Amino acid sequence: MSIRILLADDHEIVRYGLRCLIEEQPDMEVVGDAVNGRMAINLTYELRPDVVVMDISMPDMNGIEATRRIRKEIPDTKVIVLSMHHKRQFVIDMLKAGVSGYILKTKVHDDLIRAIKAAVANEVYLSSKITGIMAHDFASSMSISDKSASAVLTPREREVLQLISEGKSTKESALHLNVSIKTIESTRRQIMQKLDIHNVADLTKYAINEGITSLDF
Amino acid sequence: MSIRILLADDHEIVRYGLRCLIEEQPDMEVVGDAVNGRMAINLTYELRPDVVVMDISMPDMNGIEATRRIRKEIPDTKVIVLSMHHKRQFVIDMLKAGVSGYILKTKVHDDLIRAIKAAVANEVYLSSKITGIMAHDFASSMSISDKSASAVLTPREREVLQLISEGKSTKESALHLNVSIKTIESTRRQIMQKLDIHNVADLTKYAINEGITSLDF
DNA sequence: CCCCAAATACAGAGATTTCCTGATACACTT
DNA sequence: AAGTGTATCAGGAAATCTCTGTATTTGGGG
Repeated sequence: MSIRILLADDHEIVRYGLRCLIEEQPDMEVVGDAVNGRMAINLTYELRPDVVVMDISMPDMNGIEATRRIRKEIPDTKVIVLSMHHKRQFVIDMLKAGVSGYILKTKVHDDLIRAIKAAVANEVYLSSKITGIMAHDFASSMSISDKSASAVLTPREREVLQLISEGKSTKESALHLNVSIKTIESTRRQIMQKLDIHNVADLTKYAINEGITSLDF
Repeated sequence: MSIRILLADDHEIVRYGLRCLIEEQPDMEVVGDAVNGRMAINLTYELRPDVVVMDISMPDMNGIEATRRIRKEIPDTKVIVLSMHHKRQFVIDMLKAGVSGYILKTKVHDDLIRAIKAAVANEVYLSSKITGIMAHDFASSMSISDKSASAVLTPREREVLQLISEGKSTKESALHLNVSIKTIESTRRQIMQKLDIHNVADLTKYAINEGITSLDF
């Protein structure tokens, strides 16, 4: 039986490339495409793939949050992360979220198939570049300073923070999440209180530093 | 004779996807790969492709600068831009640099082949999403170059943008510059209009990209 | 099993900001 | 002298933010 794979990336061309790459393998098949984290979660529920190949930076809901939920709610499905960042905090967040692999976009060809095979075998695969970067961190201590958003903010708060830092207004965010404006307001208020930040500009910088949003707009 | 194409993108998986897509066409062939703008220029000199498919954001030298130089120095080679941005100013900059096509990464499949064919026929192809965004600019009887020239911020506007992107409120900014709140309001509106940005989050990202503020807070 | 703390969702009301149309003064160009 | 762009400010309506509370749910400890 072949390995069933779901792709999640907002760039169609990346999904296309991944699909080409994977379908060269006789024992693997792509069963679905998602363009953001929310869609990835829904399709994972629906299709129950063996592996999700997930981009980190996506609009609406990013890959970190989506990975967290998938690993929690559908633990049979493994997640492999596709990223262009090799920042330490990113990798740590993803490992905490329970990913089975971390691959850099600049070096997919060599790593993807191996990572998928490792994932279904319950192993963790990291790009060689990543392991080098992480090495001394593991040596020093396994628990890293937990003042990152993943530690302080709740999942819902991170979700709202991403929307805010992507330029969504309160109203747009409320519509997007199907809750009232008042709810978004109090969630944002909660975020600001927790972080001791009291304006959107600094909130955006925080989100960028935490990898919750990107510098693109 | 087949159309000879050079790919320029720092993500291997994107190049792979583009290559798959293009090689489905009988009359097109990929003659080379570049991982940044500088390499794209060198390979264009060496290989003399008919078309370069160029990503905008690449390390070392970005796609905008590389496009400018290729169009100037090797005008026989057409350039098609691959971007995830759909901001007006971005598109205008690229059109001024002489691109033959502007395609969004979220929608490559439908557009790429058509754009390549348009390029070799000396036509310009824009993603439908792009044309929609550009439409009202053309309708408002303002020429592109006029808008583009006015997009440069005045010193005062940059000063106000800095304050905003540093988290100052309208009132604080007014106090800081010893002017009325109304003045800050209209200056900010002027900034937002020029940049086609309509929220503080994206304004902050712009300011960071422009070096007007830092990521610290 | 119950209770508590945290997370999530929502409301009212006043303060603040945004959004729109104008308007004035000044410098610089043509 | 006329035109253009910059910088300044006003008024008023609409939207948002801020603050104070409250209800419901959920996930552990005791």
